[in-house]
Amino acid sequence: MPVPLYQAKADFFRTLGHPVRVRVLELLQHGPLPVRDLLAGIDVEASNLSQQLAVLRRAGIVTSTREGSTVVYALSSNDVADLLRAARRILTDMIAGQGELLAELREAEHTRPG
Amino acid sequence: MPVPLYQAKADFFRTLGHPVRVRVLELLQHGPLPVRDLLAGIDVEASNLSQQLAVLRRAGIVTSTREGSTVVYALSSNDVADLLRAARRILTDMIAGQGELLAELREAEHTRPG
DNA sequence: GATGGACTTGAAGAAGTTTTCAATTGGCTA
DNA sequence: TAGCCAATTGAAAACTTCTTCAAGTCCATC
Repeated sequence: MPVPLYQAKADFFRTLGHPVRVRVLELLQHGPLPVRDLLAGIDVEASNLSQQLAVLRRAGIVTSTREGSTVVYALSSNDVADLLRAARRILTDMIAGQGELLAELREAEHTRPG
Repeated sequence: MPVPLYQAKADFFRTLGHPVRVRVLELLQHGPLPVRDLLAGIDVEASNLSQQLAVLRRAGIVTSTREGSTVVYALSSNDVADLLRAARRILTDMIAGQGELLAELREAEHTRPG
């Protein structure tokens, strides 16, 4: 019996639910990078980054290969970029929606009932 | 100063990172539903479902409207369906990748080096 | 205005995640 | 092979989220 798909999805989303991990995936969208470069692009301690990379590796979302004395990370699936794009669209929508709500509220101040 | 986008994305993914919440979004993909119907489609206590619905509401991912004595939930953005589709693609890829890995391992048993 | 059904809330303990730091591994070069 | 740099690991403390249960609100109907 396989893990139900909604459970697998939940685990997957939970894995993405950390700012450092999202940042790593954004940086890897354009191609593989050594840890050194990830470290340069994210404001975090090396050991903390390693912990977060381990979470992504265990989930199978990224792969790592040693090249001499450095380690290079890459996305396991190119679809990760699609997912991040979809997330951006939703967040943009939601923020726009909040903007409208705010505008309505402001308007209500001028046209209050009573 | 806005919340950085990667932080907003992480919060958003964390919000999706629970099996009941994923199931709710899947059920709402085809249109709004009353709590009663969500409850019928998810194996969870009413009060637990309410807690999870509250998480989705606070995050702005769903909206609720009271209709008489029942409460109806709906997705705030239609893009949520795209996101779930992208997640399904990635998971399918990853499982297929694992299948290949497994096949390679099995093959290695027959052609072992030495 | 009392009763019942539908849903939500508050709060407390259990369970899980994150951060941090010291210790460790692997590879390169003197 | 000693020393160094890059990255990882293990473990404990701090923090967050999840589950559960009792109590609460809101509406409809009697």
